[in-house]
Formats: sequence, structure tokens, C-alpha cells
Amino acid sequence: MNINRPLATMTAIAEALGVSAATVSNALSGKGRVSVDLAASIKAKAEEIGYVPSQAAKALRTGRSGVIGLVLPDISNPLFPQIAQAIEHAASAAGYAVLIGDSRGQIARQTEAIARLLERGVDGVIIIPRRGSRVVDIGAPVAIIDSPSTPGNTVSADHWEGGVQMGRYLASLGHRRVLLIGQSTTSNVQVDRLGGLKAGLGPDVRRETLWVERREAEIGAGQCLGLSAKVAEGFTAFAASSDLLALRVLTELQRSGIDVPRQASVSGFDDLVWSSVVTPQLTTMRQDLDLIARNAVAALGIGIGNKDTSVAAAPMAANGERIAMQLIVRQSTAAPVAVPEEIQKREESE
Amino acid sequence: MNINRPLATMTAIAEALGVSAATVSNALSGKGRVSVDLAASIKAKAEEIGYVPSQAAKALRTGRSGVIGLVLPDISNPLFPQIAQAIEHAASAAGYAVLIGDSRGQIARQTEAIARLLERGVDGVIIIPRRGSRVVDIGAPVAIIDSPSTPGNTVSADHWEGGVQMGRYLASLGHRRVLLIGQSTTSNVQVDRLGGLKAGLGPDVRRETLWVERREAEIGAGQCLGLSAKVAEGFTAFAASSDLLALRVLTELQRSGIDVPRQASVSGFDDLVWSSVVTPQLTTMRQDLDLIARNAVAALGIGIGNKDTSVAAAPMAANGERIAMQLIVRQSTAAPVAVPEEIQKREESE
DNA sequence: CTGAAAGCGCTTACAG
DNA sequence: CTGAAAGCGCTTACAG
Repeated sequence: MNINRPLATMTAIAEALGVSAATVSNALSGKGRVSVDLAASIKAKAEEIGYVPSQAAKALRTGRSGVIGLVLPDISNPLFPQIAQAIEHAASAAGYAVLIGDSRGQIARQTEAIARLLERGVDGVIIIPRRGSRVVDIGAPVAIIDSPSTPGNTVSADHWEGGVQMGRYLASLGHRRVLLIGQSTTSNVQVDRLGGLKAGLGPDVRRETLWVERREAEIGAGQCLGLSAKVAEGFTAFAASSDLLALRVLTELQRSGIDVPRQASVSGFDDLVWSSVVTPQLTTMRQDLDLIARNAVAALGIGIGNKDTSVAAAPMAANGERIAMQLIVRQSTAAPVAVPEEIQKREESE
Repeated sequence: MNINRPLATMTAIAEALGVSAATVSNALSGKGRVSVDLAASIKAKAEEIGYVPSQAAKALRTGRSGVIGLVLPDISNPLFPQIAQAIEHAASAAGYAVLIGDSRGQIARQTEAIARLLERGVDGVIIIPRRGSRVVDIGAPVAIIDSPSTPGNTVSADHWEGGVQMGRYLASLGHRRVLLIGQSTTSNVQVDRLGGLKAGLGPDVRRETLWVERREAEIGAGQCLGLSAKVAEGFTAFAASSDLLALRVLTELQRSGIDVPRQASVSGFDDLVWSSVVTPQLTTMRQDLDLIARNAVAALGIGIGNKDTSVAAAPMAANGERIAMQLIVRQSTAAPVAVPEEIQKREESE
């Protein structure tokens, strides 16, 4: 805010009403040490002159800024918008604003990003680390959203159980040969998801795991993963550890002339915005990001009595709790069908 | 930050060194009214005790928070991560932190989001409005990133010229029948892009425009757009107003058994993260978001002398300037080939 | 129920 | 070159 806001202070209200600033403060904060009538006229006056409290003064006085930092080292994470929205919403409901902590695309700069936020006086930090990077103690409340397998994790989706759900679903469809596809073995989230998938598929299903990062080290980045050969080998389902990967799988299969889901089912995780935009729409597992965000904010162990909105009591999970994921069945998965080797002619889609 | 940070204040430094707080302030702010020696020892002491300036006190005193707000009403905008990163980077270089302004997914709540930021004492707001929503005067510096066609726009990519580039490129490939695909006619950005496309394609190219929102009003959301019929009609290129739309087009075509780019070229706009992940990789137009962000921050008309980093002078555009877009040619576009009516057998891709 | 006073940590004229 | 003083707008014991 700029320098000029001379009239809209507590002092201004106090003078206009011939009372003390302390009384104005008490009336406005609603702590009830003021007579009902006086409080009412103070509030009316505040409204009238367009009073906006000075966060700076409040912060200086109370030692709390009312701001939390959100650190998302991997900005290319396509989940970013949903996460940011969920955190902002939960924070706002708890009386907090959210500062962006960016590590300039470099995961290594995570610590640096946190330091910058701390300099800004944030009351706490929510971190969504990437690839198992450890978060050191920073002398301020921290909540970490990662994977239950990550030490220090505060709250997260139950990625393993999500994998189990997806695995069971694919098995129930009748798939007996499934390719599991992950990006990187260093991601606890992905390892959990694939681990759960294996458990959910059960012992009767043959499966194989493809780690894209590893494969690309051999064939080069962005190259074809050789998925159509897998179809030829008899794989009927491709379960990816993320929608991003599932998209890659889906388009590569389609490009090779393979019909999804008729010849091959494809599934992902996360329910990204475009997951229902592609054809066929992607079957996926959704995280309850709102609940995760609320828990993360609550885990910061604070709670400014917020002014206007009385937030409905939201369910809270204990520290470290795993939030269930939700299976979203769409068109990219179906029961496997026996398909002749030569590519079957598809009916006109319209 | 929490209440306890008793030692790391200017007063603490002053006492430790037997000087006044004013001198410490002058030394640390580097305004040079302090002898070199004293300044050095003050800085050393600050370092030693881990001094972190209180933003709250500074804000209260100077009337400026050093924080700007970023309002992105359409959080489902897949460009969000790149934009947020670019703005944070530019703001940080100018000495600012960035507060997230969320309108809870509802475009109508844009004004509300701005108000919340203002209450937080931001020094200015950067807004990326959606679908031509007008931004009213808010009594604080504002920069709007939208489309040159939008009244009040501060800086943006030159979407029209980007369209021209793409149109020329497609025409140069030999396409003579092109389907232009936009989401909504109420988006100035999309209207500009398609307008530029038409201009770039030139008079020799037959084209038709498909507005998805309008079409979906008839056929229902998420339905097939009937693109394969267009291929049958002789359209050889599909130019979408965004990568998200292009993804939809690509997968629908592929699902219908159409080979991209052999039978149909597909292009988008924005170079989203997954654009190079799909097969075939998407030809697209990239915005220089870093430059746009720098201009937006600069347009706020402020500039805190920032502490450590001396940012290299960055090129600045005048108010309202249009930033050139960059054509990224990838695999989804190619010269059209005559294809027999019956779907041509594709070679194995591996 | 209401008010006077102190103080959060900084910066900025103003003296010296 | 250095310091004493005031004040940014608020909240919080403490009196009355």
C-alpha cells in the first residue's frame, strides 16, 4: 500500500468518536471488553471511513506476519495449480496469506527459497519437496507434503493405497499382463504408487516395470518408449505413476496405431486438468488436495482467529496421516479383448 | 517468524558495538553516511549474530511492504506454473516477494481476490484476467497481462503476430485447407491468435473456424468434435488457439486412427510442459514469459533497491508493448501428403 | 467498561 | 561522520 492512507487508522476512528485507540482495537478485534453499543458505533465508523488494518503494524506488534510460504521446488509439476489453489484456500480460511517460494526450477535451490521466505517473516512454510530431497530444520514451523515413505512427511495422499486401488481395478477388468511405468526411482511418491499397484494387481497378474528416466539414459530423452512392442508381447494394460506419463503413453500408443482402450488400457495418477480433455479420457487416481492442504496448514500449529469467515470445522488428520485417494474411471481403461495381430479396422467415430 | 528473535535486531548490533541504531541502519542500507571502517564492522557483527531485518518494521516505517500480489483468476490455466515462476523471478530481482491471489476458481471473484491482497498491504498487483473481465481501478499500482486488444492491458505477448507466424508456417508447408480451433470467442487472446492465423495463412488458403465452447453447447461437453470428418473433407491442418486444445485435437484425431502429422498437422500455442512429452511432440508458439513478467513488474512503477543481487539491466518494453512470440517447430506438423481414402497402413514405429 | 502508556524494529530528517 | 528523537499503527498488560 502506498504512503497515503491517512484517515483509515484506528487513531482516526478513535478521534472521530472521542474514544481511545485501545478501545477501538478491542472493539474491532471483538474480544468483548467493550460495551455493545460502543463496539457497534466503532465498527460503523470503521466501515464508514473504509478502515483497513495495517498488517505491518500488527505484525510488528504481535511478532506474527499472518503469512505462510509455499515452496514447490519442481515448478514443472503439473499439479502446481491445484496445489497452489488448495493451499491458498486452506490458508486463507485459517487467516493466512500465501507467499510463493520459488527455487528457480532448480531443485537444489530449495533451501535458498526457504531462506528467502523466512527473511520475509513468514510464520511457517509448507514444502512439497521433490525426489526425496531432505528438508533441514529451519527454525520455523514446517509442513511437508510428500509421501508417507518420506521421513518428516507431515501429510500426504496415500499413494500406496491409491496404487492398490488402481491395481485391483485393472485386475478386476481382467488384465493379466500389465506394464507399470514410472519416471524416476528416486521419487518416493512414484515408488509408492507402483508398489501399491503391484500389491493390488495380485499374484496372478504378470507385470513388468519400466522406469522412463533409466530407459532414456540409454535411448535418449524424448524418444519412443517402444510401447507397441509391449502390446505385441501381450501387455494389455499400461499403468503410469502420473497423468503426465500416462499422456505420454497414451499418445505413443495411439501414434503406433494402437486403439486405447480396446487394445491397451492406460491409467495415470493425479487427475490433472487435461486428463478429461484427451480422447479417450484418462482413468486416474485423484488426491484430495483440499483436505491435504487443510491438514498441512493445521500442522503448522497456528491459527489466527480470522476476521469474517467462520470456517466450517473441517476434518483433520493426525500428523503423518495418509489421505485416501479416489479412483476416477474414465474411457482409457476397459476389459482386454483378444485382438487379431493385424490392426483392426476401427469404426468411424461419427 | 515467531516471537523469539531477541538478539538479531539493529539495536542488538548497536549495543554490541557501542553505536547508535541509526548508524547501524545507515551502514546496513549502504547509503554511505558511515565511515568505511565502522560500516565494515557493523556488517561483520550483523553477519555474526545472524541479523535478519524485520520486514514488518520496515514496512510500517516506510509504508511499503515489498510485496506484490499475483492474481490469476483462472487457476486451471495450465500456464500457471510458468507464469508464477516468471513473475516470482522478476519480482524477486526487483526486491519483491509475491503473494498468491486466488479467486477460488470463480472468475467473478477476481475483485474479491484483489481486495484481499490489498488488505495484506501489497504495493501493487499483477493481474492475468480471463475472458476480457474488466479490472476496475483499485487505488494501487496494477499491471495487466492479457492481450493487446484488451483495454488496460499493460504488457503481453503479441498473440496476433504469433498467429501470423504460425499461419505463414502452415501455408509454407503447403496446407491449403486449415481448420482453426478456438475455445471461446470471449477470450481476446484466442480471438487475436485466430485472427493472426487467418492473416498469416493468406488468401489462398481455405479455412474454417471451430469454436469449441459454441459447439459443445450443441453436442454436450467433452464430446467428440468430429475432427475425422474434417480430415475426410480435405482439411490437412488443425491450428488450435492453445496447447490444451491442440492436445484434445491430437488425441481425438489419433483415436480416430488418423496419423499425425502424415494425414493431419496439429499446432498449438503456449508450449506447455507436456507439449514435448506427447507423441508426436507438438508444434507450438512460445511466449517469452520472463520478459513479460519483467515488464509487468517494472510497469508497477516501483523498484526497491534490492539488497544483494545486482540484476543485469533487462530489456524493458513500453507500456502496452507486445512481446514477440517464438515458433517452436516439432513433430506434429508436416507437409500435407495425398492419402488414399482408406486408412493407410502405418509402418511399425520401432 | 474504558484509557494512558509502553513498545514491537525500523528509518528519516535534524543536529552536532 | 555519528547520534538523539520522533513516529509508522497496532496490541497488550495494567490501572482506574
